[in-house]
Amino acid sequence: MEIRTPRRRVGRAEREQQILDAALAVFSERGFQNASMDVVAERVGVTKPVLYTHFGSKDGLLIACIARARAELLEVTTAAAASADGPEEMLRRGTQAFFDYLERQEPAWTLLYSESTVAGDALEGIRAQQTDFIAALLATQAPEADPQQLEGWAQVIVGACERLAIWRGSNRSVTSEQATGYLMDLAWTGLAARPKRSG
Amino acid sequence: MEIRTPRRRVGRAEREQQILDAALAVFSERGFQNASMDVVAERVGVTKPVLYTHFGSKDGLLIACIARARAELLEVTTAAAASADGPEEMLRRGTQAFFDYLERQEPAWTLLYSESTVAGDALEGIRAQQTDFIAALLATQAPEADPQQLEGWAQVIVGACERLAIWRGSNRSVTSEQATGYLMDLAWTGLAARPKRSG
DNA sequence: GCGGTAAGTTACCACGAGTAAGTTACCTGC
DNA sequence: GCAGGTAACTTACTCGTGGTAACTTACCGC
Repeated sequence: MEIRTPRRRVGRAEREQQILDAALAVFSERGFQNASMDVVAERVGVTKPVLYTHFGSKDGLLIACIARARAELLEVTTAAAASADGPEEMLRRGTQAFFDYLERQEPAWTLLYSESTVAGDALEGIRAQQTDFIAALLATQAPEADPQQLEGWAQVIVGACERLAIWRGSNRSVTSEQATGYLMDLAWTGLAARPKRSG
Repeated sequence: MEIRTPRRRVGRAEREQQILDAALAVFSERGFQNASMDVVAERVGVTKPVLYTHFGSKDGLLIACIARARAELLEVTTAAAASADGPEEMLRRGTQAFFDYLERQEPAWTLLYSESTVAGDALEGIRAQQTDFIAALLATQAPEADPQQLEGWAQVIVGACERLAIWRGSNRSVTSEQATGYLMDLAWTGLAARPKRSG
């Protein structure tokens, strides 16, 4: 007594959007590694090979999800920066737009940035170690700052160092002294202290 | 005519170090995902279940690899900072020690930081987008800076923003305005501009 | 030599990524 | 309104790899 709904066929573009929506949801909920293609397919209401004809591989599907958001992010931040007239205000508004965009687009971005791989989780422990240490160090320079502010600054420094380290990995001409210098230029000196030509 | 080397048995602690060494090498070479437990086992000269009796799971093995390096990193950076007397010099020497340590410990850390997951690779594209944009923005504030310096600063800002975004994900009381403020405090104002109580 | 135990092996299962080959809904021309 | 072509879709598989149960053997103390 099986009632089989007559298979509904759907155009290529429409199906792709359905799949991307489902993939984003499933990947966010369970993490990319723990999510199976069958589950994504089931949520769309099709079978697995459909996903492969559209996106080639599981990796391809994730990349497509990210690509869809990438253009948006750039647009949002550049638009915000363009609405200001000086560099300080451009940096501030661009940064603000970045955080606001991520907030609106949850949980898509929490998936991407928290990157729940094992290495990522383990690294998180190292980061905590480093931020604690740096926050304590900063407290001696800015005793009036409240704890959240100190931790925020420490996060800035740890994130900056990590990124500089990766950058150096693919850019061997940058010495460790230079990397340290770039960090100090911003964190310690600040860009405002730079003489501006057209000021 | 099979000459079978009589199986050599080895103490637990010694075997663990052998496995960690092999795992670190294999994971670095092929990436964690693409490395199979069988390959690690083969390099040690044992079979797979041995790895499981020692480390429980593939994830556990990676975590153990990272844990071994983590203590070292903290020790190295704290020692460097302790050798200085003022906050500026502490921050500088600690940062420098961090970069130097990563350099010495290649390729263990390139594995961890470059994290060759698909999402990581895709995110790299977004980061490039953002650093290009920010470097161009900074060029208006510091026209005398050379391109590498501009890119270094942009890397600092992108890394800082990314980390702040993740931090906010697990710390919902931090508003996007506050996060923006912390970034601006360091990148623009600089810590040096802060009045220091015990100056 | 003679057990006992820890170190190690063989042989397997489960599950998920990816695919080959077959099926069916929809469209187009007559 | 009916052939028949094609793109959408499914069934039914393979293969690789993480993980495990059950068995075997080297080494140590006596």
